[in-house]
Amino acid sequence: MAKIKSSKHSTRKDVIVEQAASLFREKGYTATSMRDLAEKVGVEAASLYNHISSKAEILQEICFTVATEFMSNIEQVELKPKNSLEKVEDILRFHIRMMINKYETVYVSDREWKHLNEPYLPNFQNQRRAYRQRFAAVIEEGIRNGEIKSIDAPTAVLIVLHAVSGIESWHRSKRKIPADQLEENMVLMLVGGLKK
Amino acid sequence: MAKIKSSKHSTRKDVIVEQAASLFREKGYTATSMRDLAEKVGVEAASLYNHISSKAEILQEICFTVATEFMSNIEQVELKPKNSLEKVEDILRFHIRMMINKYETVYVSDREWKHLNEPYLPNFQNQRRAYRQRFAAVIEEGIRNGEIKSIDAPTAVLIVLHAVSGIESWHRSKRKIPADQLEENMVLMLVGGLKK
DNA sequence: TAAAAATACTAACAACTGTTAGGAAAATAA
DNA sequence: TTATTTTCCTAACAGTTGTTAGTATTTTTA
Repeated sequence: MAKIKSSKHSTRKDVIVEQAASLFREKGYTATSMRDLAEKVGVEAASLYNHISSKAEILQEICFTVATEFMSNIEQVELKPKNSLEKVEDILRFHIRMMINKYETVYVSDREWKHLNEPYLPNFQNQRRAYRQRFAAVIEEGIRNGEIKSIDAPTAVLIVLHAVSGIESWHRSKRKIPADQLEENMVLMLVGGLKK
Repeated sequence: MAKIKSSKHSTRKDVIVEQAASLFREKGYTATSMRDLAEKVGVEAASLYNHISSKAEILQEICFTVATEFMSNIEQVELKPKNSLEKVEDILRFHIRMMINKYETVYVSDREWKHLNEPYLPNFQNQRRAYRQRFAAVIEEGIRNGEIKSIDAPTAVLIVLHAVSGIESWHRSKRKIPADQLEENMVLMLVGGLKK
């Protein structure tokens, strides 16, 4: 009967995780029931368990996929032959584009990770902390270089990361400015706020 | 028997709402059960209903108290004989201090309002939108004055508001810089990012 | 101290939660 | 086509949810 659609490049599991991300973003992880998800996917709740092992697993999938993507990006940026402020801008732009293009997953990873179970929760928190420290290190380098104004680097990281998450409001707003303008405005204000 | 503590200036209801805010902040509204709350308050779940009418009412209380506080602040700031950038700074500092001192309530209002019921949800959204528009108007005035760089005002508002919500990470972090330094750093970066 | 009001308790409800068992139907492989 | 594997279904489970009813106990008022 009603069968989950799947193409060559997205397994049934992928479809479930994607729809789950959409619901988790909209209602939150806890407020989303497996029956909600099943309905969205077009299937009975029990059928989901042929493709995933638990609700928790879906959240893990979302959070760690996103975390890995950000981590591998910052590693690449660190290696570039650019000065620090340019690196900061590159990282920032990556965040903005991720938040624009992979809105649901990135947002869920950011807001719902608290509901991860052991041992995934501490694991995720470690990755998160490590990422922020690397980001802060780039900023500190820029301060030493004299490119970036003297500022508490962890605070600057916190500002940038949270500011970007505001793109959620942009997505939900009726009259949106174009995505590329959003990006330029954010870079203008945030990089501008760091520049000496 | 075990009775809810209450002083002259905080009713039993206030105590419940305050503890609820703490739990909602920690675990989220949906993931917090009335039995969790009862335990924290030191009472059986049913007893809570002598003071509140529903779980939903607690969230309403939190969200609208905070919203009103911000709204009345911006009204005062608008009347001050200051230039636009100074007004922006005043509003920003108020947000920062609220987020530092009334952490739990402000954070919950910001993150959990989606779980408000009709007719409170649309009501809250309207207040929120109105607030942001007033904030944006101050920025636009500053752009016309030539005090603030040419930027999309709604985007700037979005950046500022979300950046401030990052103070949650500051609260949870082990080695915090002092609150006043946090404030100065945030102002330095965000107002700096707006200044022409 | 007695009466009234406020606050607590226990017990229970219906609805909903994530998940499993077992079997039917559909898709794929032989 | 037939055999096998994949996917779906219905039914049910044990636990949790917010909330109410009815009653006992404590606090406040008179």
